[in-house]
Order: sequence, then structure tokens, then C-alpha cells
Amino acid sequence: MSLSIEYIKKLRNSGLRPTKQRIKICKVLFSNEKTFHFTINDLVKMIENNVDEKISLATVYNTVHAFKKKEYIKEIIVNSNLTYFDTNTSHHHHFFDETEKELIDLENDNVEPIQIKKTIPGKKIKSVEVLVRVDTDNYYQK
Amino acid sequence: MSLSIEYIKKLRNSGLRPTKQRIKICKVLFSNEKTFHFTINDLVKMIENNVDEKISLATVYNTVHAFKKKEYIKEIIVNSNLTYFDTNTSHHHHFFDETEKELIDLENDNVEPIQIKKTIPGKKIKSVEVLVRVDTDNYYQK
DNA sequence: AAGTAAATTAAAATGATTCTAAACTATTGA
DNA sequence: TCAATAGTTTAGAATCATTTTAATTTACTT
Repeated sequence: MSLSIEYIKKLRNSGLRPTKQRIKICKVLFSNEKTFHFTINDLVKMIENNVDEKISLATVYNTVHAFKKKEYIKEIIVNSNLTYFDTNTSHHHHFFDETEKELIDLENDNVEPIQIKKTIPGKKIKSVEVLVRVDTDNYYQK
Repeated sequence: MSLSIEYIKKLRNSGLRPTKQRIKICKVLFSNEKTFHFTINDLVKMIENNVDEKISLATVYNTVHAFKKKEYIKEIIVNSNLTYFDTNTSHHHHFFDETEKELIDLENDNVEPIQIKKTIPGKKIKSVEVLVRVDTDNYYQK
């Protein structure tokens, strides 16, 4: 399959051995036209749905960490009890729907560039993340 | 002690029974002139340093949750493996020093107001949080 | 002061994540 | 082509922050 060849190249180019588990996870994560958000649990289910052979949970964690390090995916911090990842690695921000427990992209065009006027001596900025928490706007619950 | 009376009022006013554990934790959190950031672990240590009687870990968690709900403190999400709280409940943002694992306040004056141009039908914005991750600016590690 | 609802507690349970160490596999170079 | 080896996968155990449990204690109401 030609996709596999793409992923094998991708993996090799970034110094990761193209194992069948990693290729499989690449397919699950990157074969979609659209980028998306997922938790480890979501990913495990997606893998199960594409079953031919199971991938151990430890490998799923290892792979997600490896992919994050190689910037195939980004980690989005929302909660202290649930870790989200994003297959969209371009610079952008997020809404977090507190009701649905779901992330929604907030494209850069939709936020003015964030100007930080304060500096910390000896420190440099690594990232600026905006998280907009939203909730069901229930007229009757006012 | 007059502080205790203040805290008893504060607790009663917000519908929390003024138990000696809660008064104690109020003292630890709110007797300082300056606001500060803390983890549960930090708080437990601060309580231990003010020992007269220990407070069980479950109570520390319960109290922190109750205080968060009553908006005595705010939770700051930084990491999926560590929960930070802030005794400064006014609207402001944060730096997170990845080296020191430490939060630093970023006063509102130091960030232009964040304009979010996108809306989500049926959802209303609850909060807009900016987290600026910083790191040691090591000239030699370039 | 008695009744009861709320709070505290130690200890057990939970659950996401990480670790371990043994088995397996991709890569290299002879 | 094949052996050596370094990297990867795995099941299951361990970890660790947090939550739950259920019994005891305390604050509040009447």
C-alpha cells in the first residue's frame, strides 16, 4: 500500500524505525483529510476498529510520546485528568467545550496576535497558548 | 485571634462551615500579603510547618475543592501530571517556567485584551486563559 | 442538650501513566 | 545472506495523584 511507504519514509526521515505498530498508528492518525483531537483512549479505540492485530497499551503510549517529540502531533493541556492530542501541529489555539469535553480549533485568524509585554530575565518564550473555555449557553439556566 | 474571626466570617458568608481545618487552611493560604501559586503537595507541607494538629490528605483535597468552588482560589492548568492553584483569583494570565516548574503571574496590563472572532453556536465563553511557556535562555545550548 | 446534617479521617480503591525485563525485530556491515 | 546489536514491543506490575468509603466526629438547629 502506497500510504505505508509514505509513513515508512516519514518515520525513517525523523529517525524512528518504521515498525508495523508505528505505521499502523500513522495510518490511524494521518490518513484523514481533516486533523482532529484525541485522547489515548480514543486512539486505542480507533486502533481496535482497524483491527488486524492488537497494539499493546504501552506501545500506544510510547508511540504517542515519540510522535509528540518528533512533532507529528501536539499535546493540548486542558485538564489535569485527561490528556488531549492534536494532529494539527500548526500554530493555533483552542476552544474547550466543558459540556462535551471536546476541543475545537481556533484558527490563528480568529485571534489577534498575542503581545506579551512582560519579560522574565534569563528566560525565553517557548509558546503562547490560548484556551477558551465554553459551555452550553442555556437561556433557562441563567 | 482576630484573623480566625475574619476567616470564620468568610467561610460562613459563602456557606461553608468554619471547621478548624478550614480556618487553618485559610490562614495558610490567605494570611500572606502576596498571592502565590501552590500544588496540593506544597499546601500539605505548608500545613505541616504550621503544625499543631495534622489535617488528613483527604481533607486537604476536599478543602481545596470547596475553596475553588467558592472562588477563594483558582486552578491553573499547566500539565497533565500536576495541578497548580493560585490564591490570586483576579483575571490574569501566567508564565510557566518549564525548567523551574513554576508559575509566574502575567498581569492583565501585560497582555493586550484577547479578541476571539470565532463563536460557537449555542456556546458561551466562560474564560480565556493564556499560558506562556518559558525556558532557560541558555546561550550555549543554541 | 439532643438530633441531624455536614465534615473529617484512615485506609482502600481508582485510573491514567510509567516501568520492567523478557521476547522480538529492524538495521548494519562482514 | 546472516549474525550481531541496538531499538522496539509486550504483558503485567508498579506508581502516584486523586477519589471513594464508611465510620467517627463536629457544627448547627430547635
